[in-house]
Amino acid sequence: MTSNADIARALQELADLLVLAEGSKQAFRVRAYEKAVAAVQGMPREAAGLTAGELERVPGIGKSTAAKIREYVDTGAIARVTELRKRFPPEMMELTRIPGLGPKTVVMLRDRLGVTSVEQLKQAIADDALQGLPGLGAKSQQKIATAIERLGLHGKDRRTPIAEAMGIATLVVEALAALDSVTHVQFCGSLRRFRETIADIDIVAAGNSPHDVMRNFIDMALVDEVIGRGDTKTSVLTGAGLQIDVRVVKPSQFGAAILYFTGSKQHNIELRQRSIDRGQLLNEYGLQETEGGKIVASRTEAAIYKALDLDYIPPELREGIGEIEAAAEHRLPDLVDVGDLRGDLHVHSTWSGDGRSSLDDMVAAAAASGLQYIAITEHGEDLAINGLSRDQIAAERREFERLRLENPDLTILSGSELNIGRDGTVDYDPDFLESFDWCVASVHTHFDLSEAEQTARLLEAVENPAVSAIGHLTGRRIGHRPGIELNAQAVLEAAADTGTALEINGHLHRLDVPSDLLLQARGVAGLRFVISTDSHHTSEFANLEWGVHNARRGWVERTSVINTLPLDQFLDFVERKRH
DNA sequence: GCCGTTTTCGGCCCGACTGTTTTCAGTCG
Repeated sequence: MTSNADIARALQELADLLVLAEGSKQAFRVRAYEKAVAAVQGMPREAAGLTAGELERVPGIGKSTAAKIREYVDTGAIARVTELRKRFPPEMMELTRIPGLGPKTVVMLRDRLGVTSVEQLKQAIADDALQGLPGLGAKSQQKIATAIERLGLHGKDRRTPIAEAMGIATLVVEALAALDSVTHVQFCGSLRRFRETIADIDIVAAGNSPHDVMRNFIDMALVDEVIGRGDTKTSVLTGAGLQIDVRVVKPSQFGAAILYFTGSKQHNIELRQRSIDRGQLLNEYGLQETEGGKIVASRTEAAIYKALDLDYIPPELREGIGEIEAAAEHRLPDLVDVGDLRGDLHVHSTWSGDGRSSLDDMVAAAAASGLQYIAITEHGEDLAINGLSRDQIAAERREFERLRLENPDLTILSGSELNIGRDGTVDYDPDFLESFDWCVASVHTHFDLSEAEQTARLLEAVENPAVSAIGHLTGRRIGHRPGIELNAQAVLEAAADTGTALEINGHLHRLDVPSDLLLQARGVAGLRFVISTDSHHTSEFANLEWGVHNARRGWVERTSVINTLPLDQFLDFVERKRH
């Protein structure tokens, strides 16, 4: 089955090609398709399963796009895309990845110089052929030459995994927050929306001394090169080529600034359209009356949403996939919050081969973090080196007895992270499995099987009464390894039918179930989730927060997360599946 | 291409910056 992500990619390619055909990113057709991309990404079911008529009823998808989606699902291609690829072959599309080079210039270079690839453009620059073309002088030629050299370092398509970006952003935010002249600091952009990869880091600071902020920023050790420096905005590159933009605004404008810089672009467009319809103007300085220019709101995001008669929209929802309409009608999801979580059901210690903190330390850290219950889930015996034998489990359980006495406020459950074998079977035997309070089963091997084989082994695991949850469903490592191929819809439905929870793994390298699949899962009634840290070290209990952000991005509601439940109700959930 | 209790036609988000320009085009976020 063609996934929503596949369809979104196909429509995005059409939009990208149309940028060249239309000569602008702002062209109405381009924007219409980009809106359709967001609409498909936000659908609570598989678009491939809908008729053209049903697709047309989705806001943002009309007759033409609906037909193209059906064409793509039925034939695997869109004729219009095939035709545009001939006009604008992949080598020519590469040119649009050069920062500073837009569609108008790319087409002009082809028409005037016959340049249709990066290599040909390099040659044209070497021949000094760009100067004198309409709108291009010596400086432009030099800028393009420099941009080509950097291509791949911080080109438009380069994206950094969230784990790396979050660490760097946090460093900068903490450094700026420590300055006397700064009243507020917030990282914005896709990082604040919690996308799994980030193009660049946007940081907004409020204060009355932009100069002071910028000087301290560019003095930071992580800054490798300053690529732009103005009164209110400074851009730098780190040694790894990641771009960081810092902007300074007045404290009274902070809300409008972070709203604007958090985006997404689609969300901003819709917010501004709503403002216009209501006789107001929204920009990065505030919301104001069109007539007279009176500022209506600017200090906080909450005040701006309120002034637009919208419920507050959390950053994770701001993707232009129906959240504004929902906010206007007071039907935003009741999102899970980190404070709602009472337990962590995926924890390792050094009893597992890859654990890095002792069992005593892990238990102490869990107790200190205020959790009411945890499951210690060492690897099952089938995982070479890292897994535990029956004897080891018996020995560790004796340690649990001691730790329970030492930590009366924390319930320690005996769990396991089972391995889903190639055929879907798991470790140990059914009788021994019964002795665990909780088992999460995960794929750790055979990542290259076909979609049919992966789906079959996962369905087998879901049906197993001893399996209370499926761990990190796709097995992806963000930026390093793609997830397994699988028919996600079939697994989601089976999980809902059997009362098997899906883990939302909060490790920043995983964030698995991915949020796009969570959006799709909204259409599966009765599905339950468990947000887990997969901690191997005491520091990783903080992953709970990341898991929550990822869940919120997928519109996951409080009531569908079983580790928000009191212990007895949580254990009821486990028991219901077993019997 | 999409959409509509102001519209089935005529609209469609906003501002900064840069380099090329004497009033603006292109690009970016």
